[in-house]
Amino acid sequence: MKSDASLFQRRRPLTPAELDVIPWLKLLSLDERERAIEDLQVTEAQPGDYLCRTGRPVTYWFGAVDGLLKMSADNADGQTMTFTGIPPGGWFGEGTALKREIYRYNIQALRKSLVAGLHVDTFHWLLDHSIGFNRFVMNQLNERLGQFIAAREIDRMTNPNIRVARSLAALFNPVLYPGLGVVLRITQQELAYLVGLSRQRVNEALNTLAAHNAIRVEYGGLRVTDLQALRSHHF
DNA sequence: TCATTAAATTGTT
DNA sequence: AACAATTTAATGA
Repeated sequence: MKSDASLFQRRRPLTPAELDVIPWLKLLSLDERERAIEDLQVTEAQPGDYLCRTGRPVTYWFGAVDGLLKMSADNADGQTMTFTGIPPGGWFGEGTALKREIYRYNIQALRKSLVAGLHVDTFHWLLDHSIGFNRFVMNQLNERLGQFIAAREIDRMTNPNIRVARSLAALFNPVLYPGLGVVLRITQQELAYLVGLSRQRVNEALNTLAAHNAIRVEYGGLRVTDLQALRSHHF
């Protein structure tokens, strides 16, 4: 298993197309953006790779550029509890980066992913200089809080249909992940890992959701047609 | 560009 | 968990 240190050994600057996926860059002034881009690095994560683990000190603020990541924590029983998935445009670790603490959760790549990293020092520099950046981080923290509360409920749900529905709603959260459109490219296998169900059951649940016109199932992904229904509807 | 083949993903038992 | 059907991606003429 790779450490986050070795993961960032083969890193490189970002291409313009990759920079376009980073939502908070648009909120910065020219000189702030220049400094951020200069520090930004990307690296490729293979399925199963850990970007960070509980107990590790924070060196980078991470964001998904391409692929799909999973945020989870191990509870006392040794059981893994998944909080949320992180699609392209999603950033995480700001809570720990703020306090320069150690990670309280694991971030793992579900499929081959491109991960961008901003050094904590630059992260703090942006906090000290950019109002727009502060607004982004504040919004992010607020959304994350709501997500963690929701995750507790989702994990206790017995009905797989609702479980899948709520998890999808979390993935599509437009505030946390502004870079994402209405189409989510995620295989049913990946979704199964994310939600903690078998692929068969996820497949069944997705078809139920599709029957209620909340989503449309497509090859290699799905399209959300009614996000509100996913959040509230009882299937 | 099109046809053929391989790989990935879905649907079903 | 295994299988068949379907869709996409890759290859080469």
